[in-house]
Amino acid sequence: MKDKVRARSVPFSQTRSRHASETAEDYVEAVMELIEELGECRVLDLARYFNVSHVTVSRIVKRLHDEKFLYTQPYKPIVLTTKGTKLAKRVKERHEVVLAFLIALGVDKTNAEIDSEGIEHHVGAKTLASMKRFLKKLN
Amino acid sequence: MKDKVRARSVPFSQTRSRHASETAEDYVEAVMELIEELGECRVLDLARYFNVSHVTVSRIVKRLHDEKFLYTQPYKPIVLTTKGTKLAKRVKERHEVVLAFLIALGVDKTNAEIDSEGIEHHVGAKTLASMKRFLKKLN
DNA sequence: AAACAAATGTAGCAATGGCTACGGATGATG
DNA sequence: CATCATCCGTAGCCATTGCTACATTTGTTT
Repeated sequence: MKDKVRARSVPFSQTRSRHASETAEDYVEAVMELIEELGECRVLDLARYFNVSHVTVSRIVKRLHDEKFLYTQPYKPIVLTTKGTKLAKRVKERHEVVLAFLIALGVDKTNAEIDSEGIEHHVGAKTLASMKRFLKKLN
Repeated sequence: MKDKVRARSVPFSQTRSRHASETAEDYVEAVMELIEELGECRVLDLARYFNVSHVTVSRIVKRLHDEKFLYTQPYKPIVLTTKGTKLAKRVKERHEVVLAFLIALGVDKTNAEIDSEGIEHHVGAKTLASMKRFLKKLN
């Protein structure tokens, strides 16, 4: 009895940093979308978007500024850096693929939207390619 | 300019509690698996399984004990409660469906295992049903 | 029984992401 | 230009999940 059991494929060691990355992805995507829809992106726009307080947004924006995903000055609108824009585009495209995939799979729009927002962060390159192949075959 | 933008389908308000639920799901599933494979489940078994320190495990186990997912006594093995067993079975079944689904979709086993572990927590009932339908159609 | 190794617990720190309360900055309006 | 509402920053709290370092318990091995 009591053999070793091998560890999971995805080590949980980096749970915290994984969550931080997901936050970065969500925020740059939101900033891009809000700039498109409103012309600019403010702390309060993000707070409304995510249903959190402006304080939470402001702290996260500060971190993403330090990590050079976006650029902010006090009381000024938020803009994406080149790095942030690249990430946002990648995230947005992946999000659209996942959403379209779930709908093509037969999930109703409401549930597809809900689930895709959670799922998208965990879809690797290979899985994304398979989803695209699936979508292409339908046309 | 500056119309309100509607909030996301999934409010991010409950990010913390969502993460806590995912932890519960991961832990009860691991406890069940470790008991099956080793005969019992210890703090250190979970630490090895998740690649975290025993301290992290011990604190989380304490919380899950408080929430009645499992039962522990100091220096004793961990066992699942009825509530914990029910959750573990549901999680395990969902995990197996998601993994089989990704493989059926054409994702290689390695990547399917990695992605399914992240995706599973965000697969709702409707999406899970669609995945099952997809798998059934292949046979 | 003593001694030692392994398992577990406790103390205390950091990062992240929630919050309220409060105060300062900005911009619109009288 | 003064006022006021809105926006945003800071202070400071909590919970979760990482960690190291150290203490204690348990069980094995002389």
